[in-house]
Amino acid sequence: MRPLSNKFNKSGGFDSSENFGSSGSSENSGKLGSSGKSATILEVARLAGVSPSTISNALNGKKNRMSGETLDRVMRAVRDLGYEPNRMARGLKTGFVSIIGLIVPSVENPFWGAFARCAEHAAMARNCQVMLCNGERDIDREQRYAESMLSLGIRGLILGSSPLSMKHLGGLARRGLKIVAFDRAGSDEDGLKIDSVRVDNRGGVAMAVGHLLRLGHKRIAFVAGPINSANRIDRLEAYRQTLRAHGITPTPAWEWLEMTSAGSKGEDSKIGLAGARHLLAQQDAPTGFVAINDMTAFGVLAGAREAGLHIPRDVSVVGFDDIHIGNMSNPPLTTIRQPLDALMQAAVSVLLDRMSGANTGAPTHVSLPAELIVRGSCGRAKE
Amino acid sequence: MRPLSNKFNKSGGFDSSENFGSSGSSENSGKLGSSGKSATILEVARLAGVSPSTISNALNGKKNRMSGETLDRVMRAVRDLGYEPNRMARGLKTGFVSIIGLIVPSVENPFWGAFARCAEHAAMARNCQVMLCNGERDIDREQRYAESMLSLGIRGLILGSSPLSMKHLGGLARRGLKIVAFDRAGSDEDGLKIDSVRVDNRGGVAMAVGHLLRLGHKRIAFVAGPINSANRIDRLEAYRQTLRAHGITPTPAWEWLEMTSAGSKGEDSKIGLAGARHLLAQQDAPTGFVAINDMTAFGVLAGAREAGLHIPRDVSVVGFDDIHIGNMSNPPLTTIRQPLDALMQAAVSVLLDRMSGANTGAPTHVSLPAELIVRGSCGRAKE
DNA sequence: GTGAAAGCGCTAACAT
DNA sequence: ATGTTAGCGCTTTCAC
Repeated sequence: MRPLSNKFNKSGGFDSSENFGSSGSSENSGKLGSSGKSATILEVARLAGVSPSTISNALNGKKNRMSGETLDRVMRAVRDLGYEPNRMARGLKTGFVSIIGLIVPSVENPFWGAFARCAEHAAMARNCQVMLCNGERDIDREQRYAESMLSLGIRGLILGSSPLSMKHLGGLARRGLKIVAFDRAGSDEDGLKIDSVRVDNRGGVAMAVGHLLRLGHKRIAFVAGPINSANRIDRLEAYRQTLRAHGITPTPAWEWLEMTSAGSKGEDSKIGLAGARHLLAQQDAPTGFVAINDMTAFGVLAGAREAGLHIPRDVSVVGFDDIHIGNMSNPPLTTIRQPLDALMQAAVSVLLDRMSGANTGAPTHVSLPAELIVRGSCGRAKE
Repeated sequence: MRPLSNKFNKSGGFDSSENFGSSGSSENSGKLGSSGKSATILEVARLAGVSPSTISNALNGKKNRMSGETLDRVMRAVRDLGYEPNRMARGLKTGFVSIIGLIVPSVENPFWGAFARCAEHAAMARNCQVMLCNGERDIDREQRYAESMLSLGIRGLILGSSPLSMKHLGGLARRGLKIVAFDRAGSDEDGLKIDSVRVDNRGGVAMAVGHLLRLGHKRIAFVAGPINSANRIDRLEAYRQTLRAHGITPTPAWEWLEMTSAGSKGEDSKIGLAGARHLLAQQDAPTGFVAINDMTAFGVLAGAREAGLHIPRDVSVVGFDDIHIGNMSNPPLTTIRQPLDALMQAAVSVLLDRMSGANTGAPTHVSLPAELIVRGSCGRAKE
């Protein structure tokens, strides 16, 4: 019994019956003086002189169940009325709607904007829409959003950046919500089986540190703010490990893992700024900086400038993500690129396979390689 | 007959029955071995030993219709089962869900990220969620999204940046979708009555140009890319007008209104870069630049740097929007601030009043003043 | 104060 | 090849 599978086509997408992303429905807006409400399937059926089920069949890819002549009449009636199926009604009947949910930590960070755009592209190719929510790294919000999605008929969720534990989502998962984390999967506590898709965070950070090392930097800092996701643990550990592998002993004095201010609402660039201020105020301050992401890196850049330092002459900074404006900053940001397009395609694909029942096996874990993008924010160490 | 009004409370928000944004439902995830599906109202009713209508009443603010003892039993059953009403079913019955739609031109631009966050805040205060969509300034996409929302039971839409004509949305409006444009309202063509909420674009640009003028700049450019929204028309005209008011004749040689490349998918910062390259290559190149928004301004900054010019010594740039990273850039960006919080609060408020039927009058047009934020990207003209 | 019943618009099983 | 019917889970009269 796989109640959903019949709505999915073989390529794992939604049936085009949901007709989103399909061709030009742009001329049929509200013809026939349809002043008040939308047309229903019954009205279409009456106009076409057939039964509602025939309309339904025609619209749901079962066109072969009727004569071409009937199909024509149906399609014309649909067009004439500007009929658009009521997705609540459909969802109520079928148990799901063709929407996948997205929860990101902050829509204000352009990385998550790009994340959403890529997810939307990938989803649209499968006739599926996306509902974007702003979790703000708050477990309660995440849970409420997920709950709300489920009750809207949404059966798949991509979690942008997950807290350490996912157990607050256990109940949702048990009630049928499929989740893929854009992150290392949790510890499978509670028997929670969650798929994951992510960039190779450790590899990425190793590249970043390696780059700085090669440029002769000996004192390399890590600027992150709170370590509240598996991602961040990976990055922090990779930073320490790479240092050690090169005979350098990491020290807390080089790590900025604090909130900017009280309250959890530290904006990333502010965290970078605070981190740079703190780290650069020390004796023997670091000369190389690895930031947890590009927005934080911008903050570090600003902090260094504020201290009268020149980048990249005095200090070097490498970011993580490769958001677009990294190109435009002064200096342009050297960073670690996440292959976002490929990542989101994988995430959507894994998710849809779960939802369709095509994949019922053990959790899938995709990890794609990062890439070092050398621009202008790093230079040779002076000493 | 105002079929929606009964779901709205007097303050114009949704009834808390939709219990979103309300208090801690964070411990009730999936108790009682609820392995497969969510509980239905019928199961709750059975457990409480009452009828479904009583459950419904209890959950929809009609608590006074039953004895305190009954209410207790009901609430306990709800909690024990972790019951969450199915919003599709509710929506199907009532005709709407407590979600407002947002269509923005680009989720990758942090301004629209902030826009979404503010909208979400304002909406959540009214027990209402937000569905965010990426219109990419494509009329077809916008229309499809709006269509899709309507069929999901969404009855209110905030349109981030609207194309010149809104007539592609006429059909939707006629079918009951309430729309507020974050922009000057269209020309009311087709009798389309659309509310609007916006910053005073003309005033804002006048401040920007005025600031440059006061610093002694005589040749002031306007960098925008395509003028495809009412917003942009206003800003362009205000630029020309302010120049004229100061005895300077605007010339096309100072205006960059092109796409970066073929295709409509010019990223804003790229447009700024291309604009700066073009404008700075001229004889008697402009020394002051007004950008259509902050992202474009970053591109201008980059272009000027590329030309070996120093900011603000050689050229001055002012942006529009006041996105957060404007603070962190090098130099920090002088810009025109949009009062986003207030704007979105107004937008949500106007929209909800429309949806509830509290406002059935002529279109409301809110315009809030802009503010000049002086930072480091402008300096005195040399000559 | 509480319950029974109808029905929102759709799909899918089961006739024909 | 097409129609009939029975719900999906909820809210809402209308009875009691």
